[in-house]
Amino acid sequence: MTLQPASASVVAARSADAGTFVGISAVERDTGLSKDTLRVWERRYGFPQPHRDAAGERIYPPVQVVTLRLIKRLMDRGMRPGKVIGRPLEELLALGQTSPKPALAPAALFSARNAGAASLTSYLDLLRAHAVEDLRRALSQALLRHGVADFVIGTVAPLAQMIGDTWMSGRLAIYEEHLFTETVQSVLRHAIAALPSAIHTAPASRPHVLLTTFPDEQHGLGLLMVEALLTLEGARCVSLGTATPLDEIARAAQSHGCDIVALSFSQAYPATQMADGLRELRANLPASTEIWAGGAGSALQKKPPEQVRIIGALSAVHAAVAEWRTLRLPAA
Amino acid sequence: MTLQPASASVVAARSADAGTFVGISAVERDTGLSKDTLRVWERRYGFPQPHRDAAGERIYPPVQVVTLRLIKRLMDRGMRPGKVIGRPLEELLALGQTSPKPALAPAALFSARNAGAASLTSYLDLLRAHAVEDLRRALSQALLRHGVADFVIGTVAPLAQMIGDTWMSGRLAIYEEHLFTETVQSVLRHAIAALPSAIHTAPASRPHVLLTTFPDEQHGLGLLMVEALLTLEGARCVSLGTATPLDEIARAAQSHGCDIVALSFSQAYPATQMADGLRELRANLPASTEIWAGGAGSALQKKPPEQVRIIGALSAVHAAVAEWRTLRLPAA
DNA sequence: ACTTTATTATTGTCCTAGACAAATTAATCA
DNA sequence: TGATTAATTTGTCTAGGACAATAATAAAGT
Repeated sequence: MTLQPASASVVAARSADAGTFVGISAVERDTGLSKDTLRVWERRYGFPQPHRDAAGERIYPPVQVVTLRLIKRLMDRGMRPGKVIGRPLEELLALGQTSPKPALAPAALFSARNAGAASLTSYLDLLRAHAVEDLRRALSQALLRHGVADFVIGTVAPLAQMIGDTWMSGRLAIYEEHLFTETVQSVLRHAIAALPSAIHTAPASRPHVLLTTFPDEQHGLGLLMVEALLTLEGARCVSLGTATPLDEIARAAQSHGCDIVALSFSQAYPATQMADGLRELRANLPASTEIWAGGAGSALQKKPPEQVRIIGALSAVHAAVAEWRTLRLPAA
Repeated sequence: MTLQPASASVVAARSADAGTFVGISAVERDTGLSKDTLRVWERRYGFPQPHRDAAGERIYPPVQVVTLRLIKRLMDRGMRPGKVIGRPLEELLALGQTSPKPALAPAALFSARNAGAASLTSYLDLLRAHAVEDLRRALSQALLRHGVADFVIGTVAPLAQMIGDTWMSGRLAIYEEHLFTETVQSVLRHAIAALPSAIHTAPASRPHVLLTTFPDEQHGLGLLMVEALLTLEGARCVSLGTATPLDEIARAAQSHGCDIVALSFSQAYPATQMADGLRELRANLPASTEIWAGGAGSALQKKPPEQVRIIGALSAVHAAVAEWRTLRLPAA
């Protein structure tokens, strides 16, 4: 695909470095919207409206790509395409400011354990200043000060939410988000490793938990948070990382003799895939193996699938483990 | 998409649990082959040959999906579709055994520092036995015994290669590969964190290195290995993790004032995307910022793009850093 | 007033089959 | 032997129609 400089007749697109038009394939990769969707939107809503190269193939101006990215993010939050496509960029940015749905994991839930919203923004400031080392140090200190549970529930989780919001409103670069994820991941992994190995924990280091995400789900931060909390509770965790095929999750759970399969879903995860996947997984697992699903996934709010436990918030992990032990473990 | 039980007239497909036909979307996800490619292969080579559901949509028997996965892996190694599509499954497995191209990073390169091929298989055995804790312990011990550099170059790298080969030949489950990745990642991150913070290292903690991968490249292990080696050399590393958009890589490098942008490519990464991406990145970075590219990516073997340094093997990192310092740092 | 159920609107995915550009291999020439 | 050119292979793109799945709205029942 040959890139073509902007012709003189081109409308706007001069905000960024014009001249760099991108093909449909690159747009799919950068926005997460499938080629089919991009074409059908163009047909139905008149946006995006790419130019054509010499071969008649679509080439998108950077502005449109940015707008599409934003729209995608808005849709992950529950907006409908018909309502947002076509609006000017400023309006979309404004929509991003206000959380459309009344905050899936209400901030109030955290406030008790939260080290204070003010300090959250101070982490954000460090990130914006690209003071990675300082950020890492600040997070490590918070971890030591509040302990693993409060650190995860009161700092990391709301911080992740805030980062997402800030990105939405265009006040944070993608690479800064990456930087944040890497740093937090590093701190969390360190914390998990430092926790007393569950093997030596009574009683019998149960439950055994398998952690992973569904295919197409690349967000591993939620998984790491849960792993930290579970390990803290004395559970023995085995993580497969992100994006494990469904049948493989079942196989892994079986051969490890796991008591629980814990799954994490990000906001963006499509409701259908989640429901279908959970059903299929449930069918391939013995009844003695529980399935726990959690995360920011909007689909979790709705109808909880059969025989699957929805962990509504990170703070519910403690109770869930306690309950499992009473029910499943013979009184010691 | 409604799943439909296999009709009585269905040919084979009874090897696995028949009755579980998958839609084209799921096949794309599980094999990494685009819907377009799947359809055109069917048209041209007569394989795959999915059945149709009531709505006339393609539904693939599990055997065909497995075969497709295998074919994809073979193609990542340089095989051409026309040569492999249509061959029976056994033949494909046999092809997987022999490394088609003379081993991109020849084993001989490692032998000097390698702790012995025999011990490598012992790690593999631990993995197969699902003794995750033991595996982690064994790896940590190897790290302590040989030091970071020899551990990474002599153990982790060839082990990753071996895991890939074993997976290819069908003797390793996908989830076992995930398990391996997670475990190694944990050990490596721990090692990096334990290294003396580069900030206090002479001279001036240079070079400053930004690490990441291109979009669509999810393999982060190579990145972690390089980060370990670089940190060991006293460089200051900032990692963005995997899959960063090109323009964001450039922005990040600028605002961090990086001396080097280090990129990692896995075998599967398409040569075109790599070449184009490197060119584009080069154009968006000041000449004073070097680009280093490395990994198992087959495209790296060929024509090195302009003004991009190819790191042919992990063992070359040391020399590369030394050379950079002589050239770029004013004699102290 | 508030679920529950039917209807309508919206939206994403899938289809066909042809065209063509990019990458690779083969062939030709210096 | 090494560089150019030609032939082949292969993946991506296009078109618009069809339709299934989802969400929103209206209607009917507690």
